[in-house]
Amino acid sequence: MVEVMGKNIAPALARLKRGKDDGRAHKSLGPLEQEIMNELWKGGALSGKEIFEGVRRVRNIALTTVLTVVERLHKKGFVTKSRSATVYLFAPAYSREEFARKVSSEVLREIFELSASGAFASFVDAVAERDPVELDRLAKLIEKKKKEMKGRKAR
Amino acid sequence: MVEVMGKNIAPALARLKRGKDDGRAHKSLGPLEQEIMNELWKGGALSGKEIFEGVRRVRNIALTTVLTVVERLHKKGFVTKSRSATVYLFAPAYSREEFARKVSSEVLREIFELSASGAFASFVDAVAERDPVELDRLAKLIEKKKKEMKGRKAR
DNA sequence: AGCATATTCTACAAGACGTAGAATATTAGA
DNA sequence: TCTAATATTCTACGTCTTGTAGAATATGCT
Repeated sequence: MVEVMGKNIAPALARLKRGKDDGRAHKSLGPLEQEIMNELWKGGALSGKEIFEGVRRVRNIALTTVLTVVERLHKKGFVTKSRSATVYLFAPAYSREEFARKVSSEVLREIFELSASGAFASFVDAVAERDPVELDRLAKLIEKKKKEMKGRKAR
Repeated sequence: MVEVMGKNIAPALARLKRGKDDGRAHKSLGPLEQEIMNELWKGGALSGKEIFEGVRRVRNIALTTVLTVVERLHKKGFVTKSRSATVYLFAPAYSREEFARKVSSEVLREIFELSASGAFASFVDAVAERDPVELDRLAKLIEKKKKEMKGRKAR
């Protein structure tokens, strides 16, 4: 075992080698983090207390808990923090859509690597299950992308 | 704060309320777990030692580490464990494709909920980036699914 | 100065993963 | 059968992430 002064540093080493990103690119948020993001996407720029009040409507929670998590979200770069006259205001750093794109692009890359065909099937299923009409939207999106790619190739 | 005999049980409670699934449906595996699954998908039914040898080719690691993780994978239901004459044999409980479908269906549901349009865009981008030809395969899959859905509706 | 409100600090619990030695069980050979 | 080698399980730690929140501190206003 790799030891330094009696301490097992193998885990840290492994993490370092993997480049600190941990190999996984989850980035997906926990439930509370998600709730808070939702508040922000609903409300725009909110004070910590306002976020707290929003979340509290749904679940019993302490103000400081919310503040802590908002702060973490800020440190992770998902939430901006700015001073107003008297309090700090927090706002989403990305729109819902942007965020979804960010998160999914990482996750999808992972899944594709595993098995593209499996991912495709799953995706189409999930879409259809949600709302069959969406299949059309998706099909159109693909057409558009195909043209886009052709254009690029020709250039 | 919710306290019982001086102990803070709020976290556990919250987890319980969320139904132990943690709200998130990660299920996605860590790097070592992933490597091990890959060995198994490559090799079929392998003994612990064989898995170990495969993984060791890539990274320095102890036998017991591999065994521990394989065991965990087994407990999670991703790996089967059966006795041969002298040793236990481990094998993937799901094919790569099945596994990819399982993982992605959960992840996708999550992402869709966040923003379907964002997810769509991201998906199509990811596919195109990987291999533009795949766009056709995907388009075909959608067509097939649409027909399938129509059939169901008419019935 | 002093109170109220806002913000930060500090800490803990639990779970997931990686890590691996110690202990135990099992098997094959002397 | 006894024993050395091999296989398997047990136990345990470190670190990170997330939820949780009280304590401490800072800040604004009267």
